Amino acid sequence: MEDINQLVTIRKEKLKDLYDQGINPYPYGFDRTHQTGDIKKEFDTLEGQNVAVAGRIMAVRKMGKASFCHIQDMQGRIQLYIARDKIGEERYTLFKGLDIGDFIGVTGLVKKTKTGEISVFADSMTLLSKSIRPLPIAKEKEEDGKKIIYDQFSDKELRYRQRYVDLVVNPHVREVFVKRSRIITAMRDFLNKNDFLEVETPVLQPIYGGAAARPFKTHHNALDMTLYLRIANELYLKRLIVGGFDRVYEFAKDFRNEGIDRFHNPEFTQVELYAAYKDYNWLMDFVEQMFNYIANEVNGSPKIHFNGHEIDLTPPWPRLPILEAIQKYTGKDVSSLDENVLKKTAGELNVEVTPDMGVGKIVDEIFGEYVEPHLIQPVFITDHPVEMSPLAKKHRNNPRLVERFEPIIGGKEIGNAFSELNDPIDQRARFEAQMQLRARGDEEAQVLDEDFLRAIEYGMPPTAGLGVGIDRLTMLMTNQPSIRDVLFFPHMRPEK
RNA sequence: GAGCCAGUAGCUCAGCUGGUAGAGCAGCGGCCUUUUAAGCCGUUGGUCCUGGGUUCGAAUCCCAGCUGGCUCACCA
Repeated sequence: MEDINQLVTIRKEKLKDLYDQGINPYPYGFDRTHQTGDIKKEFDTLEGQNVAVAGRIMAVRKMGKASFCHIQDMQGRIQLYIARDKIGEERYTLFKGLDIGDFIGVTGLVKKTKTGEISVFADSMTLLSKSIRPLPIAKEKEEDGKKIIYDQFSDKELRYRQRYVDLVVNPHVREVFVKRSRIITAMRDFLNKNDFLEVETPVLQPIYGGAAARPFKTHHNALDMTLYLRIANELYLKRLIVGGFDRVYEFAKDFRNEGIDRFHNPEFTQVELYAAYKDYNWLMDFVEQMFNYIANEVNGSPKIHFNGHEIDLTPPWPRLPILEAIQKYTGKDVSSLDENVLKKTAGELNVEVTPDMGVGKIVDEIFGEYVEPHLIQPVFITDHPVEMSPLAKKHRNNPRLVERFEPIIGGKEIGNAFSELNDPIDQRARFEAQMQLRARGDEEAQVLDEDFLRAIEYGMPPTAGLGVGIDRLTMLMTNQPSIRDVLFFPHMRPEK
């Protein structure tokens, strides 16, 4: 690619000048003693002390014989005062040739400037890395306590494609991803404290299963066989329950070959966990506690702000069977689960129904249209029709339902759980029903997994299982409107 | 897949009902030892998304396309 960019050309010339002066613009390291945030936090003890800091130059105010600049590290920014008489003429000339985006290391005294800003007054300065491509640098001004940002790097496409730039110049973006990491850490802590074992299972699977979705297909050359990228890890984790690991979980990258929108990315992260000897009632208690724990760890409060709502995750959350929920929000009684009644009801509600849709699907449509958007505060929607849930155990009081729940927060389901089906005869029948759907053209119907059936034929204890979408949970906890805002590198079309 | 919106300098944008392309910031040169959107003086920089059409003349109007964003649909 020809570089028509004059700015890059100029910087490359600067690089050459540096080499000519015997300066290595890419040295091997720098011994820093403090990060920027620590200096600000511990200013009272550090004032007048010598420190060494390093970071990227983000703003600069140059004057004839002294300059100010801000450098940025992982914790934030700090101002440096660079005076010619302090660091020497040669170094000062070097500094004046530097650009926003360059990395430097500085040693010096911690002091406040006349205007009260904590700063490092440099007595030495080292160039740590020369940047040859200009950053789209934003400038900020505070006015009446409000931050006005100029020339913000805001083009969404560029932000997603060049996330490295986004992270450098948009500090709030970094916070989202720090929180994402904390959410996962908190969840892992909570699970470990509750005797769960973190495990890993195959991403490349000869038979995909555990969810209703189309897979990505690939090929293993040496074995000359088709493999699928997993759409879920459910069936493998349950094999481990069979094997005697009573509590397991995995943070899994799953892959689904489907559309992309603000709730869906082709690869996404899901935690699945399984607990032997427990049912879905126990698991609802557990989920409430876990979410409450995470919110407290990450945000310091069980209350979160999402999309203009304040949402309180404090347990207990209401539990509402899906059929009752539909009755409550539409006034229609669909508890008969009669297909004709359901189709008529859907018609009255202007919910589009196609001939191939069964009972479960129609219920799901009505629910999605009339109920789900209203469920802002956390609620467990329970006891779905059996047709939609081939891996869930039948409800102890009603064989047309399963013991399943979905935690719904902010008008969106962010998980799915059930009392796991461990009856091998029933499981085989459910798979066969799915295969019939598949034969009729439902590409998302689940595939019969003979090895999984063999496993549970050996016997699987009663088990409760849960999947939680980490991306959606992060959206919720960080108040982000799109999955692309909680993925470092969301899927994009090829560039150009 | 449908609707709406957008594409002009490295970034953020202006450019009306057609008259030969602008600002701020960044960059470059100069001045400047407490600045913080530092300031002052000077200055470089453009396939106006692409291709057609209308016109004496198109960034601007028309048509087609490309790319992207948002919304809806699809999608656990």
